[in-house]
Amino acid sequence: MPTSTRFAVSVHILAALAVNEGTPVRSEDLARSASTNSAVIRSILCRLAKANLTTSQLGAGGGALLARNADSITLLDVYRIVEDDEIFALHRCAPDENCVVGKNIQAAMLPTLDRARQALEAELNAVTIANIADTIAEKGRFTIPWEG
Amino acid sequence: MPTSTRFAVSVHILAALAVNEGTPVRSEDLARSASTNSAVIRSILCRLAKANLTTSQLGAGGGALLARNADSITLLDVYRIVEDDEIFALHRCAPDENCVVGKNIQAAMLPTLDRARQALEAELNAVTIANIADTIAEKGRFTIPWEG
DNA sequence: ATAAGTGTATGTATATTAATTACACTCTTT
DNA sequence: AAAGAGTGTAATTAATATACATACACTTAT
Repeated sequence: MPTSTRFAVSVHILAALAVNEGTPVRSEDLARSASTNSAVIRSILCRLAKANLTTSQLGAGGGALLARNADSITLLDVYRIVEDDEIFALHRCAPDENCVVGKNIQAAMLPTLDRARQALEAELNAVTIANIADTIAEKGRFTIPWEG
Repeated sequence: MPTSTRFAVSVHILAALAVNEGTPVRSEDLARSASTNSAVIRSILCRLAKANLTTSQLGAGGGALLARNADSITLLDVYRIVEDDEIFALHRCAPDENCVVGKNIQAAMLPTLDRARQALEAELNAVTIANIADTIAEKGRFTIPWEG
């Protein structure tokens, strides 16, 4: 099963807020940039706000803002906030306790699955929204406008 | 979104075949052990067989068998065979090319996502079906029958 | 006071998984 | 040779999650 696109969209949102340092960005503009619907953006912003990564200014001229420094937000923070499920799913129903394999398979796998998850998380933890925003700015710097 | 249970069930199947060294195991018995349906087991066995991890003996007394040494099969092999999707999903629709963020966000994220995936895969690659089968046997050895 | 924009709810389409049933084909056993 | 066992595969169904879309009340700036 695929993982949701929420993680990618969330990083997109936060990077956009970092790039627009200080000025509020409307959910509609974020939606256009991420090729999705403003309700989807607002739903994600809701989660990010509850986790104190963003705030929103209501009313005219309002929009979303970073609530923290971009270099204090790691991709792991984002991943944990918006991704609901474990990376590895186990059996839907508990295996047969009366079978040696069924009784012990999950405990036998767990240490490996944990190490794998931790290794993945360590990489996500090493990169911040500021890093992503910088990379975007750097790449943008070399875009030649008249070629697209 | 959750990943499928196919991976866990596949490891379960292969570990069971390793434990039952040499004697064919019916899909129905595997299904009971894994608390699922025999058609689900056969569907997974079909994939494993196509990848030359297992073979099947038709007819009476038949069942599934390992086609390779259990210590030559890593969890990463299994993961790649039965898990269809990438760990990280990107935007469902391509982001807006006319926006600096939209144009560069995916390229900016990719190196990190790649490193994270590789770190996860390295851990899965370090453990074999033989390791899992050994752990199961070890745990089973200390099961006290009259207490469960 | 008005318009802008968020926060939230609701309904819908789509996709994937897994459960279930069914059946033809192959092989072993007798 | 016949019968039964078991696989390989397809089709159907139910459950679940995502993302899209629309709508509306509430809050804030102008």
